[in-house]
Amino acid sequence: MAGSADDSLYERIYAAVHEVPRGRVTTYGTISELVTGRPSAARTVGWALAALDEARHDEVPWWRVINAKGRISISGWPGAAEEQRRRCEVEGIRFDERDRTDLDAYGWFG
DNA sequence: GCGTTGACTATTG
DNA sequence: TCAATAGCCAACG
Repeated sequence: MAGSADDSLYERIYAAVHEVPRGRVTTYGTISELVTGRPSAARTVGWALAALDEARHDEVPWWRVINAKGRISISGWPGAAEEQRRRCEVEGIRFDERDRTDLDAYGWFG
């Protein structure tokens, strides 16, 4: 139903991220394409996740969203990158010596 | 309505 | 592989 706040770009992004299964990771471009229909709006996805509230941080699996290089690229909250890596490891995601994940193995595509 | 900023991506060297 | 540059989209003042 149109007119609801759930139709906001924010909610759409949060819903798309919530669709990512546990133990899997996705890229900003994938979420962008699922929400806006354009992989070029990946920056908008990162901006939306940066606007996540404390409550959303515990509800939306933002830690499963990484860049296309399979690497964490966070600059919103100090220590977020470290926390994201820790949460991913808890779900079974392994990071190499370069803090990179294998999108070919953990990558998720809608 | 314009310019700036940002948790991006692809290309080039 | 890393660094720098260009392109892209949405929100903010």
